[in-house]
Amino acid sequence: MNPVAERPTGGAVNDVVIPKAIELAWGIGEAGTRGPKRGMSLDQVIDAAIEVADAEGLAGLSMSRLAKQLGFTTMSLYRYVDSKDMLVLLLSDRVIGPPPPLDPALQWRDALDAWAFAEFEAIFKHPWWLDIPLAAPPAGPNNMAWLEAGLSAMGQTALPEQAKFQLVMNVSLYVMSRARLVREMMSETPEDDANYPSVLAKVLDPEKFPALTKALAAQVFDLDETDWDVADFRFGLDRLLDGFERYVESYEP
Amino acid sequence: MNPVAERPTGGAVNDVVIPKAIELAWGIGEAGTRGPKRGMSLDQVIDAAIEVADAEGLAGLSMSRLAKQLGFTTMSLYRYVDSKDMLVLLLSDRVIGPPPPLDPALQWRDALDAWAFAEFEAIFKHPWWLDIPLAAPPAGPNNMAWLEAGLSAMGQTALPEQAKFQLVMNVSLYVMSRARLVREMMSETPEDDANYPSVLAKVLDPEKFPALTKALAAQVFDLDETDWDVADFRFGLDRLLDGFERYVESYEP
DNA sequence: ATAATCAGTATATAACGTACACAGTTTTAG
DNA sequence: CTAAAACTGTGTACGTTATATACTGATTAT
Repeated sequence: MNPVAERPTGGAVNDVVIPKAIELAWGIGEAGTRGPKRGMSLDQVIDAAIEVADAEGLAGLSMSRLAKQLGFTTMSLYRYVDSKDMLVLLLSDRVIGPPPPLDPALQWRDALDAWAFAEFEAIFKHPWWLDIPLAAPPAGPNNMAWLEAGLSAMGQTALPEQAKFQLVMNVSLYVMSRARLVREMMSETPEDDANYPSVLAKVLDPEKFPALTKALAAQVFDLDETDWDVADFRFGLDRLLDGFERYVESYEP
Repeated sequence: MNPVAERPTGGAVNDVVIPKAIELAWGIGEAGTRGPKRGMSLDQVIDAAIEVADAEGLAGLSMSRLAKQLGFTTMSLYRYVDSKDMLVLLLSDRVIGPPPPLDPALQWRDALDAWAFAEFEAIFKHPWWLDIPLAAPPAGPNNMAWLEAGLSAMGQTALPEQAKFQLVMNVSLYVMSRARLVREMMSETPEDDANYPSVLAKVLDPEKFPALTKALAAQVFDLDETDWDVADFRFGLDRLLDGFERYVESYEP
C-alpha cells in the first residue's frame, strides 16, 4: 500500500499530480533504465508527425501513416505516447514553435501588435495547427513562452494582472480567428470564390435581407484583391488595440 | 448533349451553379415526383441529428446512431444527404437558429452588444456547435439572418459597407472564440481546474517566465468565481466596442 | 542467474463512412 | 394498359481508423 506506487498516472511533486502529457511536453519523463534501448525518441516521433501533417494535413496524420514515416509498426508508437490525442497535444505545442524575441524598447501597443503578427505568421507555417481541437488549456513550453511574451509586452502598463491577461488572450483569440478565416479562403478553389457572391445574390431575398443585399452590392464578398487577408487582419487588429488603448489610458491619468 | 442535363450536380439559375448543400439549406430542392413516398423528410433527419448531438455531442453523432434514432437503416440517410459532411453543414445552420429580433431604436453599440450576447447564448444552447469544422463560408438561411441582423445594427453609421462587415464579423469571431474558451473551462473536472494553476507553478521556471509567474501569483488562472466566464466576456466585448466607437466617430465629425 | 522491466511486433476488434447491388413502389411515356 | 424510368429503403461489403492484448526478445537490477 505504498501511496506513491498507488498513484495511477503521471509523476507528482509535493502532492500536485502533473498530467503525463505535460510531463512529456516539458521533458520531465523519468528515464526508466531497464529493458532494450529505444529505437527512436519522442522528439523524433513528434517531428515526423509534423512532417506528415505538413505534407497531408492533420486529417492525413494517422498512427499507421506516422509509423510508416518512421519505419516502425503502428503499435510501436504507443510506447512513446498513450494515445493519439496525447500525440496531438504534444504536436500542438511543438509545431507552434517559440515566439520571436520582442524588442523591449517597444511601447506596449507596438509590442502587442508585433506579437500578434508573429503569431499570425507562426500559424501559417503550419496551417493545419488550426484544425487541432483544443481539449485542455495549453500548458506546453512553447505555448507558455508565447503567453509570457504577450504578458511581458503589457508589463509597462499599470493594469492589474487579470486585465493584462485578458487583453493578451483576446489578441491571441483574434489572431486565431482571423487565421481560420484566411485559411478557409485559401482552401477554396478560385471557381468557388467567384461563385460565392453570385450564389448569395441568387439565394437572398432583398426584402428579407436588405442590409446584406446592400453589402453584397458593395462587393463586400468579392475578394479579388491580392492581400485581402492581411489588410483585414491589420484593420481588425487596429480597432482592437484602439479599444485597449482607451482602457490603458484610464489607468494612467 | 443537352447542356442542362450535362450539369453534374446542383441546380442552376442564370449560369450560376448553386451547390447542392445550399439548395437543401434553403429548401430549393426540386421535388422529384416518381418513386415511392419518402419515409421521412430532410427536416426530420436534421432535427433528429440535433437531438443526438444534444444528447451525446458531435462526436457521438454517427450515421448509424442517427439512423437508429430515426428507426431506419444507416444507408437510408444517404437518400437525403450526399455525405455526413453535408449533413453537418446543414446542421450547422439549423442548430444555431434565427437571431432574436433587435430593437431598431437601439444605438449601434447597444445593438451590436445585444447581438453579441444573443449569439453567445444561442451557441450555448448547443455547445457542440463549436466542434463543427467550418469548411465553406456559411451560406445557410439562419447564418445569413444573423449576419443581416449584425449588419443592420451598423446601419445607422456612416461607415462604408466593407468596414461594417468587418466589424460585425470581428464581433462574431470574438463571441465564438470566447464561447470556445468557456466551453473548454466547463468541460474540465473541478479537480483539473484546481490543478491547472498548481501544475503551472511546478513547471514554470520563474527566471524564464517572470511575467507569467507574476500573473500566476495574482491568481489569474484561478477561476473560482461563479460567473467568471460572463464577466470576462463582458470585459473583452467592451474593449472591442470601445475600439469600434473610436472608428465610427472618425466618420462622424 | 534469475526476475523484472522494457522495446517493438503481430493479431484482433469495434466503430466509422460509404460504395454498390438489389427489391419493391410509384409515376410517366408509349 | 403496359413498360420503362425514377425513386425508396435495405443488406452486404470494403477500407480505415484507434487501440487492446498477447507475444518475443533485449537489457538491467537483484
